[in-house]
Amino acid sequence: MKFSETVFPVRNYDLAATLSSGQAFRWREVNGAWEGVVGGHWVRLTQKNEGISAEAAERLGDWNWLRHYLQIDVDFEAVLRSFPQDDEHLQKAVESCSGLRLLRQEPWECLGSFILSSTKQIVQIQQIVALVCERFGEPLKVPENHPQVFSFPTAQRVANCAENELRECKMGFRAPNLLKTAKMIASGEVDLQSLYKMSLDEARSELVRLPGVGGKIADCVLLFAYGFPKAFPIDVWILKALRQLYFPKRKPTAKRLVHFSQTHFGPNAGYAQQYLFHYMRTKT
DNA sequence: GTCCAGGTCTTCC
DNA sequence: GGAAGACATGGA
Repeated sequence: MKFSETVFPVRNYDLAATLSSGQAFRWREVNGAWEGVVGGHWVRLTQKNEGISAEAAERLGDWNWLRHYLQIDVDFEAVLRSFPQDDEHLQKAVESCSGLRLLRQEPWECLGSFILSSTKQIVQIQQIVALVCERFGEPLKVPENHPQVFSFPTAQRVANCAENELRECKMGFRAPNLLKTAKMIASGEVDLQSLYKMSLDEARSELVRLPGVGGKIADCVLLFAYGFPKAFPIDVWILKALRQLYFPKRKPTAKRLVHFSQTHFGPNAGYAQQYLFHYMRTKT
């Protein structure tokens, strides 16, 4: 048999919301299942009563890489309990989508994707990332009669591209940023592995050295790839949420909002951020 | 046609 | 320090 599958018995996990909530950009819904790429493997995930089922196109004995990516073993109830219980806005956001989770992505792919995200809608980011993978990624094993799927190209591969090749992937003015960043990663000028053992502030200051990476994109990578639970990306949606819900009268400065995000939401502020983001985008 | 999108960087006051 | 403008592209 050249096909493997497993089931992660997990409760309170909303696969669709999690995979389509703008953390990762390579998941596609196909006939009720979700197809994507994790750790160089093509994967198909399906929400079942007993949990999440996973299929791969290769023979695999170990699923820990996917278990880690999906954060199956996180104490999710503890995360929800850590939220400020008297915050009715946040509680409402949680109720509206209580199985929304955070993924744990590979840093370079997350970083590269979010460099491409600035002032783009999520659907367009997905299109750009898909083009980048098709043109510069490596072909992966897929099921028979399944369309070809490619890996997200390494920093080395992107660093070897010409800027106009990248622009052909519709990324516009983001092309030089992705290219320069890829070169800094490939040359070792910035070592993404080293960020795992840094503090949140140290890791952020390292990321913002990269062209096209400011505070918001750095926080996305710190939250979605490195798992810093207090990283709190403030984008246009979160800005709107914080202003409307928490500061309806005053017009707080950006600095004030950052301080609020770090003090009000507790040790898992990043999760709270994802709930508010999803809530603002999906409510009528 | 106009507005805006999971921003960042530069310029100018 | 904070407020504008530029930057490509395409969906709403």
